[in-house]
Amino acid sequence: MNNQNYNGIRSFIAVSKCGSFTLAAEETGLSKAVLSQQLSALEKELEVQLMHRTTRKLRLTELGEVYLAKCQQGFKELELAKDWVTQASTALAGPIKINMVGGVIGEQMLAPLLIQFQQNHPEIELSINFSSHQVDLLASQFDLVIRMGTLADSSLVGRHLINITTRYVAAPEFLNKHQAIQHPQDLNQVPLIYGSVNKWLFKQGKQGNIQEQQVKASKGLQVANGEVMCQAALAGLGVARLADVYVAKYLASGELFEVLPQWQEITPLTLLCPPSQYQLERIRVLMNFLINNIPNRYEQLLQMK
Amino acid sequence: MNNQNYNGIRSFIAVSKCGSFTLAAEETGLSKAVLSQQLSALEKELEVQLMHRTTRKLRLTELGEVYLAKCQQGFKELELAKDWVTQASTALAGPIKINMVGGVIGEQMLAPLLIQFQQNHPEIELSINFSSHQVDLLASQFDLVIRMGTLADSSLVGRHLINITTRYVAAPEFLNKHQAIQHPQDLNQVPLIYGSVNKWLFKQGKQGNIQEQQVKASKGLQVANGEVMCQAALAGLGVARLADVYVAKYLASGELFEVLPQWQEITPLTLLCPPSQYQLERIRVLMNFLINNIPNRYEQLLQMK
DNA sequence: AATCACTGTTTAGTAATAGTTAACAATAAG
DNA sequence: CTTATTGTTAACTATTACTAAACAGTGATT
Repeated sequence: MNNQNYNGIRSFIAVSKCGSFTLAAEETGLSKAVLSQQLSALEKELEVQLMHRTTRKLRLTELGEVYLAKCQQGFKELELAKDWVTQASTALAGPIKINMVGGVIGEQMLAPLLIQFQQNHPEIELSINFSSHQVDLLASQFDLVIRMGTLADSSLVGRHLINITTRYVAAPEFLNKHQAIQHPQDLNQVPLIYGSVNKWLFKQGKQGNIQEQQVKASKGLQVANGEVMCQAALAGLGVARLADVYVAKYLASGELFEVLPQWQEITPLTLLCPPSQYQLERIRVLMNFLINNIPNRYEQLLQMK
Repeated sequence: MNNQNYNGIRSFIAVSKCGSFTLAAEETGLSKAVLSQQLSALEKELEVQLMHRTTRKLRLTELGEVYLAKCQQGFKELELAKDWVTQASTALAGPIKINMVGGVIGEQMLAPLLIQFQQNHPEIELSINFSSHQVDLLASQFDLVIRMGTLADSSLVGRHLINITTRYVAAPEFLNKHQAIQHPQDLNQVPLIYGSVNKWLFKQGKQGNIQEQQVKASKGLQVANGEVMCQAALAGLGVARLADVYVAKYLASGELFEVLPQWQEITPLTLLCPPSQYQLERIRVLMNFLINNIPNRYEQLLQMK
């Protein structure tokens, strides 16, 4: 990959096409002087005469004829490369890899929207992965990641989608059997239903005056699945810590009741993408689609019976 | 044929190959700063992210991957074009078109040398044309022209090959029948054998003191062929004006005698080529071959019996 | 968890070259 | 022979390619 006199070659091509320096100068918007200089420089580099020239007539040498064709070929490839890139970057087509949280959020809230998006843009090839753990967007090949909570990873650009309220719920039968729960520490006395996190951190108050309480779950049922936790709570097995999307309809129907409502936790749902200065159009479109539709979809889910 | 950021593309290719800016900097001999700048500039122009980069890891985007391949292809073509040119210009192969004088000079002196040259370089494709009139080397496609006399055409570069002596000769029988010829004007009294030129111009003396004599041939035989003129002279038809290559052996054997030896004319044989600053190697080689061998060949011809 | 070595980026300044204008030389046409 | 037009040259300017050094993240080491 050696240095080449690209300007010289361009001048050569232009002059050859036009058959005259003066015409080529008009065509390219350059002065005829520079065309002459650059062509001379090219010939000097190649140590070859590419054109015979009088003040009136130009004629390519045999070498020039072939060299011209080959160079035009090369430049055409480069031009096609550029065209391809701009086309590919602006087209609503091609692959988008998404990694997102599972559970009701992923399956009930996000997936239907993505399916709809895929239907709207059949040229786009959506591929969806579920996982909750941290993903290195640079190392892995995901274009978008949707996560619960505010992520520490600074190499990602995050956009807030919605706030999800985490509630503490129990069945009325259960509440009748136990003492009223009025403080987080009261949870130490009753069976709990918990998922992957067994340390429940309670925060309350504005910044500067934050009360913290911690409860370590041990008694009760551990099951890493929101749906099953929900079923367990409905069966009166204990107090469960669940996002409102799981429990909204049961709270509405009275099948579950909320305890410690003043200790509700608010967790943001965040859309993350690699810090690309130049985003592909298809990804930009999907991001906007998600940002515009997820809030409504969230409301729908909460009101679903 | 739009402007493209060739340096940007080159930097992109180099960094992609090396997998690191620092390595690519060493490889290319540029500073890593300029690689970074140029790649950024390229991305800005394309409005596309070609590479994801951390301080530790580089990874091509999907777009970058394809763009890289396409650009490499394009550059490869350009490189091949250059390689082809240098190869073609230095190789002893390819066509050489020659236009040269006919007659004994062309057929007996030059042609055998050219045949020998063609045998020495079978990859070269020699093509030979005979003619005496002026040829525009630029308009026609001749690489070399061999002509008698010093040509006025300034657009050609001439190299002196040999001096050919033109003599006035007659058979001894003829000379016995006529008065002694001691001055050009004496030729008006005897039959002459002449070719295409029927005005014989005689010059004598150094510059500044030149004597000129002109004789217009009319009586005698006109035949535009040196060989036939020679035969006519041998048959005693008259005084012929012939290059020494035609008559040398007859002068040696006494079959012909020279008249007016002090009025001998010396005509240079000249090798002409287009004013190419960069000569193809094969043409340079042929020119040297001719320049080196024609004098010997000329001597050979003169001594031939 | 803090340091360290290394990476890519930024900035400011310099060297190189791509570019222009105007005068010039050469050629074909009137 | 003159004229109009072409390609080349020369002197100069604007642009850009490039460098060096300070900077700021990142990942491994301890």
